[in-house]
Amino acid sequence: MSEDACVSEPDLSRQLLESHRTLASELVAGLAERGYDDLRPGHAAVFLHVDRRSGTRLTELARRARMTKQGMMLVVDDLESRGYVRRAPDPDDSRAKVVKLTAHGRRAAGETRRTVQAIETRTRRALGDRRYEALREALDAIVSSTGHPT
Amino acid sequence: MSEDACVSEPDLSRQLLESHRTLASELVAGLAERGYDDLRPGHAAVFLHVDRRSGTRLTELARRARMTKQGMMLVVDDLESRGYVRRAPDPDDSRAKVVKLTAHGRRAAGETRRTVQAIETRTRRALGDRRYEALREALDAIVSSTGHPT
DNA sequence: TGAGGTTGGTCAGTCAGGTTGACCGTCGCT
DNA sequence: AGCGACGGTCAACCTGACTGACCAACCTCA
Repeated sequence: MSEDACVSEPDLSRQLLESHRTLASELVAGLAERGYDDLRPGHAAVFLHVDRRSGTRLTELARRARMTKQGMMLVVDDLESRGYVRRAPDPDDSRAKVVKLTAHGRRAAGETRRTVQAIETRTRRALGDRRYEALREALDAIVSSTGHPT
Repeated sequence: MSEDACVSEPDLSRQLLESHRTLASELVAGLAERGYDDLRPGHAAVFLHVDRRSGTRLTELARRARMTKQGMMLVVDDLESRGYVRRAPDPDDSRAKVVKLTAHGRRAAGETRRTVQAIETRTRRALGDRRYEALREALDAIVSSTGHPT
């Protein structure tokens, strides 16, 4: 009994990863349609979390996006090299720098937010409110269960 | 209006990725507890899909795990180098090889399946049946919507 | 029976999205 | 003035893949 691998659906973890990748692909596709073909899903972490006017410190960005500052630095480096953001010295703290959107970056951030919003709205419609809310709650619960016991 | 990045919850794609990572970490932790500290989450793709007795071809494994044969090969290479599987020639087709579990691999596969099962059961309990089912359905819908229009 | 397309496996190169560890300089408190 | 905490950076590595090219064996059918 139960000798062979005849799983109708893959394991949950795999399904989560695939879902992530599906949405990530939709994001790059959406951004490419809007004229930004050099943006990767990871860039959204900055665009969704940076303060549009004042800019935001790297570590604060990392905290908001729930990743390490080193990880965030890679993303910011990349965006800077593409002209979407620049690093300005923080007048209040000479250790710190503030990541600010350039004009190009402000447009991209707007498109990114709209694209993300569009994807989530589309997903909500496809799933129905009930399942969408349950999905959100479930993911919240999974992440906070063992993820970061803050 | 809506000037700053004051998102209460991260975007859905990010949440999916984090959930995946949470469960993946639980898997490696569970396997380590059971004495397998050299197994990565990706290895589960083989253990969950290989036929325990007869073994399974690489391309078939890849198909079941929904990845490319090249990707699957990396995983199988790794498992082979650790002594969990071996490649045997397929008597029916001299192009093909069959990936078979070694005795060590059979034990590991059992533990992997049990660990995955335990994690999913624990998740189901934590979420409640309703949300768990909704989660599964939602992920299914997301993946099949744009993922692989078969 | 042999030409041509399909399939199984492999090699090489690349990518995304991070991680940990070490280090340096500045901040701020005592 | 001393010292730990914090902000940023560099380097190395990891996971989980992907695409493209290639070869040999297989299958079909004219």
